[in-house]
Amino acid sequence: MSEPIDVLKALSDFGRLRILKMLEIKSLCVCEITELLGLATSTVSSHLNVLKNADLIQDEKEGKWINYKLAPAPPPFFQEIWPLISRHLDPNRQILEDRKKVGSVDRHKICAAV
Amino acid sequence: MSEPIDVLKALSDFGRLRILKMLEIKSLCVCEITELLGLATSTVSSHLNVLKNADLIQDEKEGKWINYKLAPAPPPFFQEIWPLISRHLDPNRQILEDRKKVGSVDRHKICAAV
DNA sequence: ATTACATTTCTAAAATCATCGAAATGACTA
DNA sequence: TAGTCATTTCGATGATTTTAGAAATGTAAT
Repeated sequence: MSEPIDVLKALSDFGRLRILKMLEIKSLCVCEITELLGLATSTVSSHLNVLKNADLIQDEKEGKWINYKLAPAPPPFFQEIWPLISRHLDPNRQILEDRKKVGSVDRHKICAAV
Repeated sequence: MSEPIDVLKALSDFGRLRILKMLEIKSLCVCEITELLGLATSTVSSHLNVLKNADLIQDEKEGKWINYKLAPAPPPFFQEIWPLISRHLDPNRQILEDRKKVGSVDRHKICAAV
């Protein structure tokens, strides 16, 4: 079970905060998150692994894709602090931009787009 | 002014969390914190600098010593999340041990003790 | 003023972390 | 069964961070 310090470490990277904020809006597959974040797929996979090990997110298979979503029952510590953190992230320019894009992202268009 | 991510980064090291929890009890000089943490003086000084740059603590000269204490007016983001974090740290073994020791620490005995 | 001592700064090492590309894995589909 | 494609794992690199010792700084007391 994750200690507060583990959760705080998971939250100490802005890319991971962006992921959590995206997942607040809707579940996303790895290639969608990759596209939105502008990082390599393997990097995103690594970040997702950190968040998953801290019990903050969950994965769920859907055909060819693996959808990630916020954990329905994250550690109590996270449950308490996340709403506050989330609210303070809202005005951030990057977060606002992410939010705008995440609504219209379509995995069929961006994945395997060569 | 410090962004949420800066505060979260400052809070992502357990030694720094220990320092903040100690300062909740009382102001301490660097050599006292050094003794309690069991790290090199220069390392502690570096951690204190991180906390100070995030506007979480303040220093105050007192004769030969420099006392550190929690900032009276830290960033609003920190003001909101710290009470929750603090409470979740309370049961931690190391934090409990620190608390026990911090009450009886005496700078005249531990500093320059050769 | 010289000494003593708390603290910071400097320098360097070791460790951790973010990142990427390539290879491996796993699942659907034709 | 082959092939396609999403994802993860592997291996490597550069950046950042934690750490410590030595030198520098600043202050107080003798």
